Amino acid sequence: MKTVIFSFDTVEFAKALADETRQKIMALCCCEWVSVNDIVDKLDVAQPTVSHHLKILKTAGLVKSERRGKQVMYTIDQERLAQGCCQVAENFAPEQRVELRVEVAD
Amino acid sequence: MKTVIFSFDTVEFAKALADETRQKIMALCCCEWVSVNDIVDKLDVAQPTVSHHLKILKTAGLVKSERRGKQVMYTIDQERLAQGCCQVAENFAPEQRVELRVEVAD
DNA sequence: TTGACATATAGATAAACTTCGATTAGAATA
DNA sequence: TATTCTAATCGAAGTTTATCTATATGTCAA
Repeated sequence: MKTVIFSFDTVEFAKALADETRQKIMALCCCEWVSVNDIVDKLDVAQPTVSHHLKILKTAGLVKSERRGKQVMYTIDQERLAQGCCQVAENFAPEQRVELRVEVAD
Repeated sequence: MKTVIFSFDTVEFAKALADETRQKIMALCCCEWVSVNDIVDKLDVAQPTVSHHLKILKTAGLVKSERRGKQVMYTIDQERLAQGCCQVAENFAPEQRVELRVEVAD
């Protein structure tokens, strides 16, 4: 019997990652919450384009969002992203040992 | 000072992964060497399509190839694939600890 | 409730991508 | 060398994707 801890569509995962603008957006909302306008200000793309990319990232589970007043804040779902990376490695490089190390209480 | 052990274009990496047919091909040539025809026989796609995808995977460094007589054999470059996964995790989920464990002689 | 601000959606266009059939190129064999 | 087998390249068709402008939706403040 095999216990599956998380399930991941690795094609959708890779497609979400597979765009330069999206990776720039991800870099901006990594480790902090940023608004859509924050991203628009820092990248040379129109606001609807940013919203479009955020939707793709959200659907793929790579970012989380939260409304704060008028703004909607986004940040990377790092746990899920790390799981996706591990799953890809497990699927296609099982002889390598890519692992997600987790802190465990005593 | 920061020592970079390997460099990786994570956009090219993700793009190479971002197709269902390519992931099927990768699953087939994971842990073994397979010819182009082996892949064509197992998937429902034409031979030129398989060659096309193999070229993309090769360019991205995700597969290695080797001619054996009339055939060209392909297999996944697992080390490079694992490195790509780790790099993506490092870039976008630095607070998680995705690591490539390596065996070291005493 | 009206106006201003922030974000999402709709629709259009252009570029990129996947796929195929036809053909070419490379390698072994008769 | 001619033939056969295997894989790569070419060119076209259809689909998907990224991007924009215009517009709609949602939220707060006056």
